[in-house]
Amino acid sequence: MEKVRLNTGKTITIYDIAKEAGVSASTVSRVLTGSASVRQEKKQRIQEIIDKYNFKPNALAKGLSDTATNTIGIIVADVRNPYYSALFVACEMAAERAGYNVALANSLDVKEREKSQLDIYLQQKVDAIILMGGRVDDLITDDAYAEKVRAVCKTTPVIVTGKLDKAPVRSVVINEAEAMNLVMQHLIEQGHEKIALVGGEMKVASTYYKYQRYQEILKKHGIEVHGEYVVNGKYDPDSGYKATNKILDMKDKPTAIVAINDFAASGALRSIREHHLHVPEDISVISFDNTYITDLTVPKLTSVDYNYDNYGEMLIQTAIAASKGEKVEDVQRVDPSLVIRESTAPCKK
Amino acid sequence: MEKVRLNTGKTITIYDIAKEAGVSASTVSRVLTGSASVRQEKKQRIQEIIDKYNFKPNALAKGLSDTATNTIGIIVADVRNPYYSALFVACEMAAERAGYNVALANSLDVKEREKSQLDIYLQQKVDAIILMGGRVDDLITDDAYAEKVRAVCKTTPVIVTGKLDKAPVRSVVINEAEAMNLVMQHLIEQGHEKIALVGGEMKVASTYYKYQRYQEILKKHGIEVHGEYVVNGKYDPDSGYKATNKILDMKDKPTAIVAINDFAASGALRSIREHHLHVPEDISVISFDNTYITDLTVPKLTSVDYNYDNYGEMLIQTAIAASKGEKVEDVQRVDPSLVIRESTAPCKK
DNA sequence: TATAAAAATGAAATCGGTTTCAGACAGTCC
DNA sequence: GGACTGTCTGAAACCGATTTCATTTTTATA
Repeated sequence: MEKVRLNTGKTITIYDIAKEAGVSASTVSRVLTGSASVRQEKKQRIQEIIDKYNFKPNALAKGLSDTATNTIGIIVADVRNPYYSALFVACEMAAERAGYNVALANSLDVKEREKSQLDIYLQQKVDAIILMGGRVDDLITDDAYAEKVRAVCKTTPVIVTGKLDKAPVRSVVINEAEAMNLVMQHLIEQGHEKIALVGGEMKVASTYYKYQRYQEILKKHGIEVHGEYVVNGKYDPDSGYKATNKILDMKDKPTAIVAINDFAASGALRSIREHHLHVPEDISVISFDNTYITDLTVPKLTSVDYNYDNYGEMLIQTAIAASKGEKVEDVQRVDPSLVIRESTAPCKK
Repeated sequence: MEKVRLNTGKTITIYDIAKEAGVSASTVSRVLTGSASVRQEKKQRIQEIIDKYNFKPNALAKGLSDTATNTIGIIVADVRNPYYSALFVACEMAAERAGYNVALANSLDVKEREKSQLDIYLQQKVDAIILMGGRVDDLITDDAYAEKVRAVCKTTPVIVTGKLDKAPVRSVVINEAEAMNLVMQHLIEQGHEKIALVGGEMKVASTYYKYQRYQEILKKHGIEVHGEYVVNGKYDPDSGYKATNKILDMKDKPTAIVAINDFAASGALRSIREHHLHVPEDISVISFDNTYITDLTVPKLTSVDYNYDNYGEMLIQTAIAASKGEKVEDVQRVDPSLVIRESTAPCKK
């Protein structure tokens, strides 16, 4: 005898559908998943009842028996940062196209929070986890943290943005060197040689790689690397402001400023304005991320775009492939492009 | 005889813990939930094994048997908008304090997307849904849509930001009238009488209520309402820019501009600058939302703050209470406050 | 010490799906 | 007409927890 379920609650289940259609739950399930063939006539009758009630199978029950939730967990440092929100939305769209859901959590750059979020995703049985920014760099410096991530990887694939040779995870990274190439090429073509670098911390991989390339390119063009032109800091407007203040107080001022991101660039613009200089006439400003901030500033910022749609698509596809146990490249690269707006111009001699 | 589960997969379950501790799964569950008493000695032994494996119970199974997932689903129009991201993060923090998780989805202002996301949350058995912005206004104009939301409400409580008398849901709203009070009082105190309103659509409730108050206050102060000073539009920089262009091309220019949000205000600043006027010397600019954009512009924007932490807390607490079937006020209000920065100054006579 | 009350525990049912397994039925072939 | 194949279908097991219910063990009371 088939198990009899009592229809206590009002939420309708596969058993209710089965009962009304006069078939077993198995058959309804077959119609839902399309996993096996069901007589055309029955199939249609069942489908009608499903539609009539707008029945949607309980995702918890499905996940429990499937061991696949069709959900990808994403952890970002802070979704209030437009870089992350742009990337998250791109991932959400890509996931939707692939029939997946995404979940979002902010680590706020707090390691403990990130660890506990990893545990939560494990409990929720997400199919894969994408770790954006956040404490990625600690993967090589913090053994306990790396151990944690390694443990997570045993059961759930983890994809990281930002490359780290020794990290125990797969990654999709921006080609930072190429990003800096674009910036420097644009400036040098316009005759700039005195080029300053504003904001960013060397311990952050993406910043470090940019800095490396900056030096290489200057050398390649026979331009002396002026140590004082590199002023590190954080990634917010105030950092960009202070760093630029320092630079503009120098006697031999640069003719162009490369900011680590659009936030820092906005601070640079403020500083420049307070020094009664004009952008781009007196000094060019260029930055990375191409967030909507580039559109808010006066003048509008020239910035490096990471092609978020494409980036999100790669992240999600990689995550899905990994969750299915398919072979996935350890490191994949996304190529940036330059969006020229109003903040850069030829160098006045 | 107790059911014997075979330990095929490597993910460890409550049965594995039970086996190793030499007790039944029921007892382990009691330790996990603390729902019933377990002999101290056993309790400790079980806890040690749980810790040893860092065992975390499967959230899907738990949710299936509990019928409570401790998750609140949030739908925003677009998390790339700093207003929503600020509110989302505030909700996430509030949820964390209450021992809940949050889920996030973007409707991108597409009704179909919002509907299907509601279905997904229903499938995932979230305990409550918070609907932010998006298509809230359609609740009174679009019957099919209202019907959909009403259907959702039958099984899962829905909390909405933005008040609508006829909406079939509970809401936590900003006191828009008070927000406009703060703005107008600040301007009028500084001697402004020619006050323009830039951006926003009247069909959006939050804008409509602001506009109503704007008129009331002007009348109360015996200031003539100058119809041309109200230029509606969208909520982005370009809209603010165009609207302000229109206003500054008038012969009798206003001395203050109230922008519908910080985005629109940034566009207003650009327009003013291109008209070779100065903020705040020639014209004051003030806006709503107090997002980080206020810190990026030159000069920094005076803006109305909605106290996101408090707002998020109220939303989450309301959602939790509703999910437990507790009685909840139909409409709750959040009071705003004014943050004065550099963009407003006394009116020059 | 006998007895009633309280505490601790395990077996089994349950949540809502999917999937395996075996049987029923229909059609094909010789 | 009997054996064989292939298509459909339902019962039952399973996913991994919680919880009820009945039973056993302890503790408290007389």
